[in-house]
Amino acid sequence: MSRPARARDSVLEAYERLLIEEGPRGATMEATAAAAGVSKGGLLYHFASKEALEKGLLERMEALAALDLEEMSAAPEGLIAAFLRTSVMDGSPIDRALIAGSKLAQTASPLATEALRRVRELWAGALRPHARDETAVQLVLLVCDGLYFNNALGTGAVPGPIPEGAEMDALIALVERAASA
Amino acid sequence: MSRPARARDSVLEAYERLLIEEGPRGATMEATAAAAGVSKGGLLYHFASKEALEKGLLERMEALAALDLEEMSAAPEGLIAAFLRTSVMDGSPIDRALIAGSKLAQTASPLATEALRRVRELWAGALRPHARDETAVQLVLLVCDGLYFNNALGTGAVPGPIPEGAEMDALIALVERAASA
DNA sequence: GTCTATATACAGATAGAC
DNA sequence: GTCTATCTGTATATAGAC
Repeated sequence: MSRPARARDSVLEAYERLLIEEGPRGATMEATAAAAGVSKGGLLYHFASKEALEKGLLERMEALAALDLEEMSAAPEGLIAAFLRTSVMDGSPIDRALIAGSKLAQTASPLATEALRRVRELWAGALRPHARDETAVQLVLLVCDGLYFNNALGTGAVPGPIPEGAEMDALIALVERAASA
Repeated sequence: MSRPARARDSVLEAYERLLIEEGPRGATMEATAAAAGVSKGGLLYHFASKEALEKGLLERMEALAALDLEEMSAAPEGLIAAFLRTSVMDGSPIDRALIAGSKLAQTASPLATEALRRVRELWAGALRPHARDETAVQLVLLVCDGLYFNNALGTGAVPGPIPEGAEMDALIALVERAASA
């Protein structure tokens, strides 16, 4: 990850937004360039191919995931609760990056699949000391995955069955009772 | 769902397989026709457009989901266990249909999103009498979603973190302790 | 009902001017 | 570093023969 120019960032942001809102199919290089306010040629100066563009997005996603984990580790509510709560899309950079990465993974992009797997392993390692056993770690991760999955589906369509407010608090309490060390 | 010709079914099966193995991007009409052993024109006789093809797949998915729910309701292990166990891809028709439908949903296809939501509501209704409260219903569904999500990602890539054998039994036991009525 | 041939559109990528 | 213009491949869809 080199120190990027300003345009590079706005291209990545536009690509991410298109992936989330229009899906992989709508997130073409031309549409991305237009959304970022540059020309197709301008985009291709920063990302020489579609694969390079994907790679840029995924690298950013992994960097944000590492940063986010640091923040969560400091949460007073505890790590398991922090994980579940931040699995619901609140528009934070890491949430958006993960949803975009998931969309990408559905195009059978091996790069995206591997990047997501690395993030998952980062999470599993962080959760392990807070969970009572390996099954409990998997339970927390699977519920997180489920929340992300529903977020990814819900975007742009009818409002989803994603828990909010008191519902979310109850879910966190239930998972903690079941999984907490 | 009209009574289809033989070729119609093999086209849907080929489309489903391509969605699972190659992703939405590889599941083109031409590739589908080739995989089904018909010509592009032959395919277009049965499905006049890509949208018609998607609709065919999704209708089949919803029909299979209803059938599968009937079978699960008769499972001696109980409905919650049956739900979790069959959320791991075992190559059954409904599993394959759901994974294909999820892939489709990632292309921002509103048809797919709505079909999946209907299936989820069918499930929620069936689980409700077996779960201790609404939060417990959501827990089971979210873990199922998480398992499906990982299945959908894992296909064609490195083997995923999907629980198997004893791991799966432990997960089922944990979820049942937490959610069972 | 299934085929071949073809029209239309657009994606990804290149070349080279500024 | 950003642009316009253009090439090439391929996806969806149509027309019409068999």
